[in-house]
Amino acid sequence: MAEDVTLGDVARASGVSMAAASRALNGKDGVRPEVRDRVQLVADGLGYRPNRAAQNLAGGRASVVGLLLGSDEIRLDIYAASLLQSFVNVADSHDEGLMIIGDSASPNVAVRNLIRDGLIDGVIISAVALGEKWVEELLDANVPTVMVGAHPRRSDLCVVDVENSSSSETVVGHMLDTGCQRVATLTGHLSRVDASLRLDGYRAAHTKRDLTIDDSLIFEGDFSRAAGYERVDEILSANPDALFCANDEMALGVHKGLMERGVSVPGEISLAGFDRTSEIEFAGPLLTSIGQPFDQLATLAIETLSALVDNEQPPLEQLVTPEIFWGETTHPREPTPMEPNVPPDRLERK
Amino acid sequence: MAEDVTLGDVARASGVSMAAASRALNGKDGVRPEVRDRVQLVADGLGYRPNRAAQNLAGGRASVVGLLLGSDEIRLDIYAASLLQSFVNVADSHDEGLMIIGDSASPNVAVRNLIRDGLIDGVIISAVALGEKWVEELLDANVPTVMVGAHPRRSDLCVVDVENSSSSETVVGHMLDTGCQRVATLTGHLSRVDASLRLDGYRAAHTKRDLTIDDSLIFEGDFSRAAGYERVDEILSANPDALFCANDEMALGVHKGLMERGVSVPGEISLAGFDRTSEIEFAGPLLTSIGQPFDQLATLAIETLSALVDNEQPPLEQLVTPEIFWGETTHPREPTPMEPNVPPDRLERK
DNA sequence: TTGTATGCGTTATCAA
DNA sequence: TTGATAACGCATACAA
Repeated sequence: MAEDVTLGDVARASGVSMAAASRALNGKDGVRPEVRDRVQLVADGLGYRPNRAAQNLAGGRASVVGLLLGSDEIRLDIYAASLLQSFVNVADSHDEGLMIIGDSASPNVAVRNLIRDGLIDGVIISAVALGEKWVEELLDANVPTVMVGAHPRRSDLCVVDVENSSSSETVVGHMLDTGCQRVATLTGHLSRVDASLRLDGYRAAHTKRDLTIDDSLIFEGDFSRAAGYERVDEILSANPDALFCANDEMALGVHKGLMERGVSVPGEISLAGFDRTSEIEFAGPLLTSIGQPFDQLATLAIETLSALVDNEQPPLEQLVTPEIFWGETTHPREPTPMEPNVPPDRLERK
Repeated sequence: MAEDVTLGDVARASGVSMAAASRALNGKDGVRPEVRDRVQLVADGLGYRPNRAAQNLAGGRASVVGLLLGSDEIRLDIYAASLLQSFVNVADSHDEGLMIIGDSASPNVAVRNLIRDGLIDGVIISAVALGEKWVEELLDANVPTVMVGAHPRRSDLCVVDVENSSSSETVVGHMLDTGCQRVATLTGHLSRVDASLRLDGYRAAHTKRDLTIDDSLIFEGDFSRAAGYERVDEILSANPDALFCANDEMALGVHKGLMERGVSVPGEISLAGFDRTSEIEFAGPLLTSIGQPFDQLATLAIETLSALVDNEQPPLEQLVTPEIFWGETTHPREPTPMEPNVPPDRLERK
């Protein structure tokens, strides 16, 4: 293992003071470009890496972000696992550490401690964790925070999210435009912002076409596969010819139920979901779905948190536009050259 | 947010020097019990928390462990996700930070940097990541390392694992003892130690009953659900009346294939898996399976790594005994009062 | 534009 | 058993 080379070594080798070297390396001004380049070169040559603990202690930052996903979501929730995976990759490429924060006895204390201990600079909280009561307390602790997915009540928090409403509107609109007369929707818990926004999109697709909304076609679910499966009969009794589910999990549950009942998709019922997580599933249907831009969300979240830590004023809300995958569970659409379909890109299994 | 109280504050309030306070709090000797107690009390009262960055800088440890799971496993591999979940919980209760290390451009460099940066004390590597070529380089870098699941060639590394062989033997033995004449097995990649140990158990169950082993009943798979599904015909052509799969994923794949062919389980074929991860699955079979003791593995791994960092000599190999869940895919067994079945404990979906 | 000096919070070394 | 004091590696106010 290479010996540790310190800032002092770099400074000496460059023939400047530590202060100058520090400024040069950190992009602060007050240093001649020529010197800056030289120091940078020497540092690279020596393989210099700043000691984060020292940086942190000296008033800098920890360069580590905390990620809060909820108690058991990593294992149970494909969305959470996918998001985490993206955070792992993005954090790495941003040279940030990523610390996963779990659901301890008193996690709000845990997080505050992490901050005070100087281990992390701030936290990124996924909306899937918002059920946890302690998250609420945490939000008052004044730690730099970025939400992935909006918080139902706190509008003062920076939030990064996918364009829930308009993308849902596009998909539902497509159903309506391809001959479906009775488009139903199975929502998430409507206490969640994303769930309610996706329902808004469903509604907007109708109103913009001067169609009245039949409330008996709206079913409130809970984002779980079981919810989809168990409510198939109830949904069928409303006699729909299309169903927009607020996530893929529910769509898969519904699909299973429909298959068991011999209902053809999309022949008798068109089906679409959200998240595009179902492709991990083995041998499932090629579900039409709105693809969560996980990498973009993670990138935005990390960069926003970074700005927050630096006392900048990042935008309160940043939405990213998802790509819609038109699968085989909805009627085909006219492909336009400007807006080609996203290729299946079915995941390889190891 | 409570003001940061430093060691100096504690020392002053206790009427001792910082040095004494430090010793007292760290359990070093050379301090009167009476003083130790007083300092401890004062520290608690003030809500003192040591600054990890400072501790680290002063030659202590980072109190953060790195976890290496491979490039895309969190999202794709239920085993990896479950393990991660346990690590999150265990790390928290051990007051250790948990940093997830991803698959960057040059991850071996990344990890070494993390160590040099003072961000982590060592790494825990899951065997699922061992496919990655760079892990090999990393292992030579002399960073404190604990493996979860053995490494095929490096016997010098501390390893924590489940009892693969004997538990497999028990399950296969049960199949043989409940009337099965031709017990087949679908293994993992036999380059992996756990896969080959589970096969050893399969063999041992036979030899201990003076049964010859029919190699045509042994199929090498790759731990993927697809492998199970796709090889159903091949397996069936060997005419087995039982199948032991080296993990639940493959077992689920096989089960799906068997259902499609109208083969009854366990009527015509008994089926068992390993890991007990299938219960997350919605509406799958109650698969007989060997339950990975995820929490115990995580606990052992973290404590072993901690010992390693402290220059102690933890045991090179630590095996934990799994609990076997006898589901509905194998023939019933005589329940003995001494060894009751593990209750189903089917997971709730949110 | 540069260098000097100080401090961040802790542990470790050494006298006392 | 204690308590000054010197590291640890870096950033920054301040002086030059």
